[in-house]
Amino acid sequence: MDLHLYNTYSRKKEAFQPIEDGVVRMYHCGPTVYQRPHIGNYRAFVFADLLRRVLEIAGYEVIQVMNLTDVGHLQDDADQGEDKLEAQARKEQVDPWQIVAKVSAQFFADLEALGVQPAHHYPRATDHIEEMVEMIQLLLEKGHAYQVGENIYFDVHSFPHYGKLSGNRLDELEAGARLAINPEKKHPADFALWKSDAKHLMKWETVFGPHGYPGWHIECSAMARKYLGEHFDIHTGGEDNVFPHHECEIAQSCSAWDGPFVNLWMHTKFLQVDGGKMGKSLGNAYSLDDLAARGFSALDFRFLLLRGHYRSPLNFTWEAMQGAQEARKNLNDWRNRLLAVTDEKQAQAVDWRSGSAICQARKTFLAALADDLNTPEALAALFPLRNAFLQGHWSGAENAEALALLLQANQVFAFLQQQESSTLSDEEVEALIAARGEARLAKDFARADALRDELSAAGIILEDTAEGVQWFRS
RNA sequence: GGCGGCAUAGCCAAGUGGCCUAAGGCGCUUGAUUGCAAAUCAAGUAUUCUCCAGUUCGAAUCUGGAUGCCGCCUCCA
Repeated sequence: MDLHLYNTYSRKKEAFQPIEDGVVRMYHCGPTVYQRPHIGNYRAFVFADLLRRVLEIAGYEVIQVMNLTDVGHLQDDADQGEDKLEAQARKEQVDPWQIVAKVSAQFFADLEALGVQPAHHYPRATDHIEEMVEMIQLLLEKGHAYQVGENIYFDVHSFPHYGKLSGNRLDELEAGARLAINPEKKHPADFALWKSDAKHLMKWETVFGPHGYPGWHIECSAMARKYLGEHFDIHTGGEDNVFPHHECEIAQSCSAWDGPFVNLWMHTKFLQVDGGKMGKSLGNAYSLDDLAARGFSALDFRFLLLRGHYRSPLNFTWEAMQGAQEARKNLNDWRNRLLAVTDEKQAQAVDWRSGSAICQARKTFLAALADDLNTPEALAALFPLRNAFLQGHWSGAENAEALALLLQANQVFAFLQQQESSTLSDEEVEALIAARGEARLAKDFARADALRDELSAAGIILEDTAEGVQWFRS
C-alpha cells in the first residue's frame, strides 16, 4: 500500500516515506480545554484517528501525540487580551484548573463515543513549562529571540523561511496589520514566546520573572520534541492552524534545533453548517449532545465526516445527518446479515486472489485510501457489494470475502455497531420462528406478531421472503 | 489591503482534459413481494457540472473575468 498524502508545505501530494523504517511519529494540535469542543472541532480529531488507522493498515507502527492546551491562549488582542481559560473560569466562578479538569473529561468521553483510538500521549501545556523555558533560553542564546522587560519575542527576521507554509510575506503582513502594533516588538509578526502579567491567575516563576506564562505557539514545539524528537513525520491540525500557529512552530523549532522539524503538514478544512459558517453566536455550534437529542449517535456523525474528503469543506445539514445515519445502518445490517451466513473465522481465511468482484472492490477501496485518504471513494466501493449480496446469488466464498472486506473497512472507518449479545441460541430462535409459522398458518396473527416482537426484543430480526423466513442478529 | 480554498441532482458527495450521454449514499416516484409491518427486489429520478468569455479536434476538469460561500492575516478544528 503506497500512500500518497497532500503536504500543505509543498502544496502537492507526496509519496509517504517515514523517517524511520516502519514507524510513523505524528503530532496533532488538540483542543484548548476551556469549553466542550463542538462537532466542527471533532472533524480534525476524527481525521487524526483516520490517518492513524490508515497508516496502521499500511503496516506502520504509529506513535501519536495530541496536546491539550490548558493555558495561555488569549481571546482577543494578542498582547492585552484575557486568557480564554481564565475568562471561562471567571464566568463560572471557579478556578481555571477546575475548568480544565471538567472539559478534559468531557473531551475524552466524546472521543471514545466517536470511536477514536486513544493517542499514546496527551501532554498538557502546564506540565511542560520547564521544557518551554529551556527552548526559549536556547532561542535567546542563538539570537532568534529578544527580551523586553519580562516578555520575550521571537524575531521572525531571524528565520528566512517564515511565511513559506502559509504563503504569507513579511512585508505584506506588516502592511495589512489589523491591530495596533505592539511597540515592544521589532516587527509586527514577531510573536510572544513568554509573557508576564502579575494579574494572571495561571503563572509561573522562572528565570524570566516571577509572574510569567507561555506564549501561544511554544507548547507544541516543546512537547512535540519531548515525545517525538526534533524531527518527526507528520503534524496535523485544522486549516485555521496554518497561520500563524504552525508557521510559528516551524520558525521556532527549526531555529532552536538547527534542522528539519516536520516532514508532512496536513490540515482539515472546516465543517460548515447550512452552507455557512459554524459559530457559537449563530447557535449552530452543535455538541454531540445536540446530535443525540435529535436521535443521532456519535458514530452516525463519524460516518457523516467520512463521507466527505478532509481537504474539502463539508456542509453539515440535518438532512445530510439523516442520510448518514441511514447509510450507516444499511452497512451495519449488511454486516449482521453476513454473520448469519458466514463467520469471522472464514473471513480470516480469505486469500484475496480469487479475482472476484469483491477482490476488485477491495483494490478500489485500498487505492482510494492510499490516494490522500479519499474516504468517500473508498466507501462508495462497498455499497454495490451489499446490493449484490442482497440479490441472493452469492457463494459461501463470496460471503466470506465480503465479510472480510467489511471488517477491514471497519478497522479504518470504525463505524459499525457492536453486535448485541442475544440471550437466545440458534435452536431457540428456530423454535420460536417455527411457532410463529404455525400461528400464521392458523391465521392467529396476534400470536404471530407477539412472537415476532419477542424475537425482536431479543435482537433477532425476521424477514418474510418468498423463500421463507430469514433471520439475523442485530 | 494581502494570502489560501470551495461552487456538481431535493440533500450529502466523488471525479479535475477524451472510458463522464457525471461514481456512491440518502430521499423521492412507480411496480413486485406481503395477513400486517419491516426488510428486500426491479425500473425511474443532473442531456449536465454557479455564470460569462476563451484555449482545445475535445472541458465539470485548463485560462481570464463575474457572483456566492469558507479559512487565515487576533485565540479558534
